[in-house]
Amino acid sequence: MVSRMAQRRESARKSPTEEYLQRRAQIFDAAARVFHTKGYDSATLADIAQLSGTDTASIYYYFESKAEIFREAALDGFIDGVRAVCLIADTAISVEAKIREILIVIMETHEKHFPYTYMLIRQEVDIDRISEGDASWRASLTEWGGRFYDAVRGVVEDGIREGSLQSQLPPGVLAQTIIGLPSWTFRWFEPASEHYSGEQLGEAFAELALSGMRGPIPKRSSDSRSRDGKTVK
Amino acid sequence: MVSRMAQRRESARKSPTEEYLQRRAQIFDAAARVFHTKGYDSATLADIAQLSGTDTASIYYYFESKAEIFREAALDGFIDGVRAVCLIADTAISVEAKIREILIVIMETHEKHFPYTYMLIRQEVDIDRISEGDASWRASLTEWGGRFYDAVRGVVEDGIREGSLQSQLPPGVLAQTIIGLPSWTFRWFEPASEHYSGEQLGEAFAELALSGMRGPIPKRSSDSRSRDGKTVK
DNA sequence: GTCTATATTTGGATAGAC
DNA sequence: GTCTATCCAAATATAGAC
Repeated sequence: MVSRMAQRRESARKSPTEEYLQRRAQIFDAAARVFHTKGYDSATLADIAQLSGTDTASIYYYFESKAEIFREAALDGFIDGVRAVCLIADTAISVEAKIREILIVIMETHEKHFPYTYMLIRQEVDIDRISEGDASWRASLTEWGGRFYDAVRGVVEDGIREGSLQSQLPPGVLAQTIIGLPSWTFRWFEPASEHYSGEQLGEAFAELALSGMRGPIPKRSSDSRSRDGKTVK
Repeated sequence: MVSRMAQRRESARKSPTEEYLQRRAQIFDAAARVFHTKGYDSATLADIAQLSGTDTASIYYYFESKAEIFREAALDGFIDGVRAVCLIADTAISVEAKIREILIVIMETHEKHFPYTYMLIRQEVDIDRISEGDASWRASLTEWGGRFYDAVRGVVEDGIREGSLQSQLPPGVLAQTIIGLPSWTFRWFEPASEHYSGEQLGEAFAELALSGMRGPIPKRSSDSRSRDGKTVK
């Protein structure tokens, strides 16, 4: 019982060489791309191995399981984004400005950490299964997820309280809806598009959420089906 | 080679009894719920069997595979919703009214066909894999999906052309964003909630998308970080 | 029509040579 | 460090008794 893979993996991890870290990052990156496009379950180690130019067995020199690759890949970008959002929520600017900046920074995060943050969004529903025995990872994700939601919800509640925001939705649902705007981009966003940047998208989402997309030209039709009395402009 | 399952399945399907259809519907419903909560991949036939009070083998008397259950479950509600959306898009009402009615009818569809439409939304990215050999199913889904997207996009383009809608986003992206509003509810929506109905949510989404959530009270802070010249109100 | 027992397949994971 | 040859578990699917 000498040359066990787990042992070699551990010793390599303790004193990492330059090549080790580089190769590891390669696998990492390949995995994130596969997870993003195929989803965690249909992504196979064979896919990841192929994309990073190696074989499934060699992956185990760097990682102890498929789930561990995912877990390790998921956290960094996500935490980075949450930190930025919380920072904005705690700044002394107007609620509207906070909403705007938050949406922008979220989209910038998705762009900067592509496809890592999307990979996580796609799989968020399956966290329990993916966390396996790793309770501390699970806890950490829950904590950061909570901070994110609480920050957005807090801003929304402030706005409703002071009257700068208005909605028929309960605050929690409104917060979810705001979060949904950038989150849903995981279905179609591609970095380095010529049609939009992350920042532009965030800005446009903010404009939509704050002012809506109703144009300045008054409608000539009576719009009799409008179900409430409110009319902005 | 007499009593093959496939044969019995086929003959039962040809002349269905009342109990047959009823039992089939039960399995169907159980499957949809499991697919919605766990996702297609982690949903096992054992889960479905347990929830419908039978065993995995018996399921094969009614369905030929797990994928077939999904495929058959996915289409009805989705098509129902798309039809309703297209109908609204072709009505002679204002663009704004169309947006409003479309968002409402989408949420009503999710409510009415819960959890079938959500089950599909969650798995939409994996359609290729799930369709397996069933090209006609695949084609049908693509066609209805295309109709849905085209209808929404068409309304958006009309609005932009006539000036009743305004956005920094390209029309396709704006359409995606509108669609995202109700779609994202698959993460948290529960029918028969005391806080909201499907109709109310759709109405609120429309209000958000058209007028935004900015309240009537003018902000006292300067909001110096606003990145564009536009200021509504 | 239902169910127990079992076959089959897929893919994650390991052993051990090199 | 890498790779071939396996192992093994889980889950889909089938056989065949009842």
